[in-house]
This record gives sequence, C-alpha cells and structure tokens, in this order.
Amino acid sequence: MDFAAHRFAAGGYHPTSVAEIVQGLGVGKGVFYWYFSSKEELLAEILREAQLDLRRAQRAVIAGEPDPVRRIEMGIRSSIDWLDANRHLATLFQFAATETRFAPILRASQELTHNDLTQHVKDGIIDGRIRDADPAILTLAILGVVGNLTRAFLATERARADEVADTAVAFCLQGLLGPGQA
Amino acid sequence: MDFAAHRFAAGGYHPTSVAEIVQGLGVGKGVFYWYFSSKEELLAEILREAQLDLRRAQRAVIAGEPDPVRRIEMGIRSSIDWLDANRHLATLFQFAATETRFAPILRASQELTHNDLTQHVKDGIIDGRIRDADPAILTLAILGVVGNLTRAFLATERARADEVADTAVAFCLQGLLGPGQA
DNA sequence: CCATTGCTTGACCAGCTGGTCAAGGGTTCC
DNA sequence: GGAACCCTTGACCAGCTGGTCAAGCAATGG
Repeated sequence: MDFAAHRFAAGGYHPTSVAEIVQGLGVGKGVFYWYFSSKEELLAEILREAQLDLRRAQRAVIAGEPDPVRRIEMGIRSSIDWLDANRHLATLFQFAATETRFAPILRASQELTHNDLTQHVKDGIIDGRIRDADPAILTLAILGVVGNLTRAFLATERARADEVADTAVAFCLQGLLGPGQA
Repeated sequence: MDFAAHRFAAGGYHPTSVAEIVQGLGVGKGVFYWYFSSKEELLAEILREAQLDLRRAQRAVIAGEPDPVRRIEMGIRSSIDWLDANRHLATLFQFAATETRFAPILRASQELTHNDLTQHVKDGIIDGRIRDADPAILTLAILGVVGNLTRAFLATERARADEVADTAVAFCLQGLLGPGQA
C-alpha cells in the first residue's frame, strides 16, 4: 500500500496501472484483487489511512495545551511536519480533491479537522485574543497557508520544515502588517 | 476548448476521453486532431490560456495603484473574482499541479505571478508597512489563503465572492490577532 | 469546369486497462 | 494420508483508449 501510494504520487493515479504496481511488488495480480476489491478502493484506503494518521499527529500534539492560540500554533506545526514527512501523500490529497470520486472521502476527515480548528478559533475570539471575524473563514485561511507553504516550499527543498512552520505561524497570527498597525 | 475544459474539470482529465469531447461537440474525431496534436496538448493549451487570462486580470486591476499594500489587496481581490468566475479552471490548475507532465506548464506562469507579488511585498517592507520577514514565504502564504478560500468557499456557494475577498484581505494583512496585539 | 486547398468525417487499429478465474502451492487440522 | 482452507499465480478477456487515415465535401481561383 505504501509502495502504491508512492507510485500514484509519482506517476499519477490513472496513468499508474495495477499491473505496474504488482510488478513492482513482485507479486501476481490476483493477490492484489484478493486484498482490494478494485484499484479505486486501494486509493480510497490509502487516503483514509493517511488522513487518520495526520489527524492523530495533530491531536497528539494539541492534547496538553489549554490556550487556544497555542493550540492553533501547535496544530500548524504538526501538520507541516507531517506533510513534510509524507509529501507523496500530500500530492495524493491534492489529486483526490480534483476527482469527484475521491473528493467525498477527503471531505469527511477534512470536516473534522476543520471543526476542531474552528472551535479553537472561536475560543480565541471569546478570549478576545483573536479578532472578531467569521471563524470558518479564518480556519480555511489557515489551512490554505499551511497547504500552500508546504507544497511550494517543501517540494523544492528551499527550506527546513521548522523554518517554514515558523513563518507560517507568524503569518497566521500577525498577517503581513504585524502588530501595532492598522 | 471551453467545452473540453468543463468536461475535464467535471469528470477528470484521464477519465474524459477524446471521443466524449468530440461527441459532445457534435463533430468528428478527425477535426480534433486537426487542431490539436494530442489530448495532452489540448489541456496544456487550456492551462496556458487560462493562466494568461488570470494574469491579465491581475495586471489590469493593479496598474494604476502605486501603494504596494493596496496593490497586494487589489491582486487578491481580482484573483478571487477571476477564480470565482472560472471555477472549472481552478479545478484544472489543481489537477495539473499533481501531474508531472503538466506541472511545468503551471510553474512558468506561477513564477511570474510569484515574482510580481514578491516585489510588492518587498516594497512594503522597505516602506516599513509590512513587517520584516522572508518576502517569498509571505507571498506563498498569501497565494495559499487565496487558493484555499476560493476552493472551499466558492465551491460550496457558502458566500459571495466579494465577502470572501474581504475576509481574505483582512486575514492576509492582519492575521488572526489583528492590529495592536503581540 | 476542373484542380487545389482546407476542413471534416467516422470506421478502424494496436495497445493497454481494470478485472476474472481455473489452477496450483503451503499449512493446518483431522 | 488427505481434505479443507487460505493465499498466490499469471494467462486471459472484453472494453475502451488515444490516435490514424482514406475518403469526401465545400469553397476558392484560374
């Protein structure tokens, strides 16, 4: 499954044939269809497992932190770390979002992450630490920053993951202008 | 070409066959290969034209504005408007980024946009209006916000384009915390 | 009136796809 | 021993793919 994920990410899902996967694994085709009902289900399984793992990483890091703003920060950092360590899966997420067949699979888990994060944003607004704006939109903005920064920066190896995380956190918290500006 | 772009976005590039496109257009297959040398080149052409159009929209709006921060804001707004009006193309961009064959086509134009935006960020830093951080990273963060907000929000019709743009601009400028906070 | 040119057609092709299945190991248990 | 079970094999298949091409059509120009 791990091998298949790498092949899909490298060559694209459709262009990568089942024959190619089983050949690379040195097994017969039958064994593939013994464990997976279809090629489609294989990718679905890969996606589900990856999302579960990402969420696990986020939760583990956030668990002990009471402050909502810090929780958001930790979430951002752990996500970037995970996406850095699993770039091929990040690519698959991106692809899956463009295909009507796989998009629903992503949505389920993304909604959970989204809700968690939105809750922290709401908490921050209640505490007066985060400015009063639609929490859902702020959440999407944060996820956008994380996603794009990871994609662009880590794909080209221009910086270390923790440096990218530092800048991402600073941007999400302070924006372009920084504290003390209109 | 417009019809093909819609089909690709709706059904995915690979699953959409040339036969399907020409049938939907009510023409023979030969005419397709008279105008395009391959299916791959069709998508490449669609992508190139779309990127050109997006850039044109950005440039037109920014032209008369001297203030770098306002330029950035106008750029964000025009991008969101364009992506809103051409959602299917936004989907294709996202797909193209995941395929090694098409990614280079995107990169060329994206680099131009990236450089333009980075220049405005640099100007803002020199003016002291934008806090001192790596302009390239800030640029990527902005593009991430715009991209994700557009994708998530406009795809589900949860808000009007100009509302999304307002929030995007506010987030990029002030972040979560807003002015006057550490 | 015919030749040339530019476009259009759709039957056709080789190649590859996801998926099937009869056949054959290896273990385990009686 | 042998039967039952689980796993594995790879030849095989129908269906569809991107792409070709001989043939035909309409307009133009001489």
